[in-house]
Amino acid sequence: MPELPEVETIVRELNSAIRGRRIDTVRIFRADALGDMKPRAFRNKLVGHTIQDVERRGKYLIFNLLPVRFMVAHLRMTGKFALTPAIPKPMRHHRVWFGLDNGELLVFQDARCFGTLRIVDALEEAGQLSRLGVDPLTRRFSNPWLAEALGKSRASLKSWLMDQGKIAGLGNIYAAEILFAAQLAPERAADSVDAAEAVRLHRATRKILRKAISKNGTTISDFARVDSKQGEFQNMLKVYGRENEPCTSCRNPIVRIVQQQRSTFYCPQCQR
DNA sequence: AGCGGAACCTGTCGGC
DNA sequence: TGCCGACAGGTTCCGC
Repeated sequence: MPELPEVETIVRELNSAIRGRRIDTVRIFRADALGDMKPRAFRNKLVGHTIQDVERRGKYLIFNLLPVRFMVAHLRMTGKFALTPAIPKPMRHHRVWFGLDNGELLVFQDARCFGTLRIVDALEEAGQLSRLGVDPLTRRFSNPWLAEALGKSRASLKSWLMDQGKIAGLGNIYAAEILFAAQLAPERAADSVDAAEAVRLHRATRKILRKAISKNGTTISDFARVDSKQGEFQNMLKVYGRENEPCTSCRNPIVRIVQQQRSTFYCPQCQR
């Protein structure tokens, strides 16, 4: 489901809603997300801990707990966190209930069961995090860094942008929208991008992500915010999901191709 | 290095 | 209406 702007939206909403809440109960309805950890161990590691705050790294959510401990969550395609008043029975896709000390329930739900919840005592134990590249909203994501990093890879621009080990947080929707904004073709090799084009890509990345966050992300089929309101960025998509529709800039039809088994949408006229 | 393919599991939608 | 294949915003294997 979510890419960086959606995860950022969820993190912000969680912070305003559950910061300082203590986890009193944990109920597990389906344990797929827990990996090797047994449900009982998972529960015992959380109960009695207070949620200090929630942060984002790439597309991962990190719940910082006290006494010190971390729950590292990845929503994959369909994972969601929702906050509700206490309810008697789990809904269809509810996987884990976290009962909070104010009587509310933090619900982890996930139709496809791809999402993951890992508990570690130190973040270094969460190997996935150490493999993440630069977060595009931090100062490390600079023009010179981008130009140099692109020059070291012959991957297509689309794959390069989606490689979490390079830039952390972009997925299929935003990679497409960023390339359209930068007027670069998705099949272009990363190391074919010149200095001026790298500047365009850098600007476009920042611009699209900031805009999407300000719109609370993109709701297409199943992204839901914590409060179940929808994002608004889907109304601003220029190429994603718009095969055969006229390009907003040149009116020629948007084309869909497949790269790395994923759909890529772009305008062959505007993107070179 | 980087790509294609498959796998994880479920739901939805379009075509026949 | 029913069945079947394609597709879905992600990640991580494996093999070439």
